[in-house]
Amino acid sequence: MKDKIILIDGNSLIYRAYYALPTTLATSAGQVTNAVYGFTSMLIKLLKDEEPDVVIVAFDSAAPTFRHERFEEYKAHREPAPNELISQFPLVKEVLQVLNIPIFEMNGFEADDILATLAAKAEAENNDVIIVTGDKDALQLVDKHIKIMTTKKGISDIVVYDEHKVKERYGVSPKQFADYLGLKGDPSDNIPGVPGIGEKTASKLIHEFESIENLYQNLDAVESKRWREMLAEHEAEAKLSKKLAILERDIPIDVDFRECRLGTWDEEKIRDLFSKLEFFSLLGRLLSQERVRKESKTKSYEIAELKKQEDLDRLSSDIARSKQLAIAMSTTGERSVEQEILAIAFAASENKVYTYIRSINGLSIHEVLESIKPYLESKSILKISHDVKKIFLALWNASIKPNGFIFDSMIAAYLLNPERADYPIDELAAINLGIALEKDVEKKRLADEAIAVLKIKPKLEEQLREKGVLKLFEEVEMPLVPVLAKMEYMGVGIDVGLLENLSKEVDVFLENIENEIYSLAGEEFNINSPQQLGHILFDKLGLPHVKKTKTGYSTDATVLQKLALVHPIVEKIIAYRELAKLKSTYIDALPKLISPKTRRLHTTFNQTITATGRLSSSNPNLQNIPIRTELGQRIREAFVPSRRGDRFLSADYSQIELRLLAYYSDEPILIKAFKEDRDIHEATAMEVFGVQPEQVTAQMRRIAKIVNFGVLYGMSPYGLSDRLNIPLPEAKAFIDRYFNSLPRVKEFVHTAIEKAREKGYAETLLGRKRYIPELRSSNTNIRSLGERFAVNTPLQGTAADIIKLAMVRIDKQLDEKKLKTRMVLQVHDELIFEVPAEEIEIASELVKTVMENVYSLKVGLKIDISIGYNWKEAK
DNA sequence: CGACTCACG
DNA sequence: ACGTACGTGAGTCGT
Repeated sequence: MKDKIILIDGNSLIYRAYYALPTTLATSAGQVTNAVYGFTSMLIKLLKDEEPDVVIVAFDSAAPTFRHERFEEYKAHREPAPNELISQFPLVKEVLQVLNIPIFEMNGFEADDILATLAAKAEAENNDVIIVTGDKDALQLVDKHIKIMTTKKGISDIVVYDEHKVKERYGVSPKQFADYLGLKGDPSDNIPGVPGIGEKTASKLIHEFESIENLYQNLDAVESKRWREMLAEHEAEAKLSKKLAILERDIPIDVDFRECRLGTWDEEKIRDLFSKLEFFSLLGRLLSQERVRKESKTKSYEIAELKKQEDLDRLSSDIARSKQLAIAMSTTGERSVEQEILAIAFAASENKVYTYIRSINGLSIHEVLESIKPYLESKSILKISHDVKKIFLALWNASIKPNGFIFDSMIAAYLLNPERADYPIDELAAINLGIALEKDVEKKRLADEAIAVLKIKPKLEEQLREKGVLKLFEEVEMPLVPVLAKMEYMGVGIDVGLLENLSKEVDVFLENIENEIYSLAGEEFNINSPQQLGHILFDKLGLPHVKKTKTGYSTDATVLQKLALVHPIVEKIIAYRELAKLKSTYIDALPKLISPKTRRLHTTFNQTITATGRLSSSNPNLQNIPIRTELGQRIREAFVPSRRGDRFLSADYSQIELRLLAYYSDEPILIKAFKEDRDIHEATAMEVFGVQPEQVTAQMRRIAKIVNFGVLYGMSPYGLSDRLNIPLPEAKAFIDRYFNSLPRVKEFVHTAIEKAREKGYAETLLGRKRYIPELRSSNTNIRSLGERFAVNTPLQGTAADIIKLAMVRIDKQLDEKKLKTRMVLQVHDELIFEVPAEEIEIASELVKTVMENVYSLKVGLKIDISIGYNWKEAK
């Protein structure tokens, strides 16, 4: 029987992957995994796309090969592989082992020769062969039933060579390929070839003369005198090179391809290994393959469609009995307020799921929800889901007031490793349960998801407990979910008319500046294009270049600032940039995002994005509304409470991260300054410059401020010299001076790094963890990056913990006191409320008290509150 | 889709 | 020799 056989050159692929992918790909424990990742990813793709019957991977042997014996220069100039690559070979072999893919290695032979021999045998037995390698020498093996798959660049750009393709690309047949290499040489293997003869000439000569031997017998027939001489002079090299290039097709290997066929997989082992490597998405991809699905047992639960009242009754009694309910939902709608349920699945137990799809089932969604409303609203029925906030929003839209949602698997996964880009339930299910979720059929997909979250809860809970983040999960993150949902749902008011007028006003300014810029430049160009702008400034006007980017000249704000005095066009460009940015990003963009339903702006607060524990905001991002410039202020005027007469109340933590620095470092100077409620940057300046308060100049304070913030970010001399625009040695000296004045801060920086290195993660006051594999990198830059994470994360992360806790408590109190005040925005250290006039006093007091007392620090927490009719005034 | 730039804390 | 301040999201350009 004819099999499809894939033969892989392990060494070649691992090298490719290692150099194509960043070495920052590593496990939390610091093991670099980029090559294993790339290799495994490619392997999974092959299994899926090619559906082979047999896969075999060959590796080079550690011992010298016959090629070394014949030619001592062979591969002589090759750099030794870095340790970070070497350490990945055993891991790749582990991956192959758990997938039951045979590995071939032979003393004295290279992977290439093993592949050549296996390919020859396989073809002789009438099988189809694909050889996967990055090395070109393998092209000599191409035959009717043997193809070569190779990567062009990186690992994703793939070419498959058959006989025709080899001819087309190299101008010679596969059988002539060794001859071709013999002439051309192969620098990567240090095969000399004939000097002066490159790709083009080699191809031409072999095409004409068929082989190296024939070429030398008819050397006189070679047209070019130069080539004739070169060939004559290097005959020995050419012939040796050919020999080196020829792959051995009959090395002594015993193989029975039938015994090598892909077998069943031990999912448990695969899961363990992929967990160890932290290949979450790869595991998902692997387990969702058709091959696995075919072999896996049929679903172990029953699906019941909700079609009649009796079905609903049965569901109700199941919920009442089990007291728990997992929910999976698919929704439609752009914004939070517009979420509508398309389909829903309920699982009260692991062996039965009830599904409802709006467009199919007989009942209306309203009937379904009405029927189980009591359970959705009951605090004693424990609800479990993935992305609970979305469910809250959808249920509110359906007039249900959900309660008792105690477990969100998305948030649990985030707390277990906040560095990941996303937390798809498919991957969580693959990794924790070894289940592949259905992808295509919606009913089955949602049913699978409901079962998965139900089953996954105890597993994730256990991991949260082990890592010491269960309390944070239960007392901060989960209670925060409905608070955020409420803020999104409430939205914030926008005065559209004001923005429209502003837009026209800015247009006039922009047009004037544009024309001034064109006339100063002597031509029209796209000012928004950094490339074109760079051309004008540096090529045409000949301004000095300060900084470059990967692709050309940098034209960013710091560069323009430095050039402002050199040429009058620069200040115009600075002004243009500000206006154009604010207009396109805010003035014109915000009105478009207003919900037609509520006429308000509804952001999305993302709870699982940042590595430090902060929230993020998107669609629109309301955490980066301008404030610094005049025009920015005018944009803030357009943010207004939606109810006439209400005010905006803004409450922000004063210098929270520096207070946390004082707390963590226990530095008496900082603590004293904060306790006395002094200007912290001025106090720092006094200390560092050794002067009295009245002697602190604006300049000194400015510098102290930059350095204070520098510490929060894990300051380096380079960064500081850049920021302060002073030479490196001065920056170094200044840091020393700073640390001498505030020795405990120096100690804090040191301990923070040391602790993170020992534990493998940085930690906040409430126990939030961020893994920092960068600390174990052999690359200094990456390691330094890790050190800055280690310093910054406890500060930024603890500030995030604190304000989140405050939000939960404020929301609770507003609710208990039945106040109409509504929390609408959070901007990292600031909370914004819409407050009815009659509640101003009580709300201010409540907010301030909760925020200040939410966590007890030696230095205390200070809140600034201000109130106004719009966001600009409330500041 | 990546690079660049820039808005915020 | 090298060269980054920490954390985000969005608009624009150009391949």
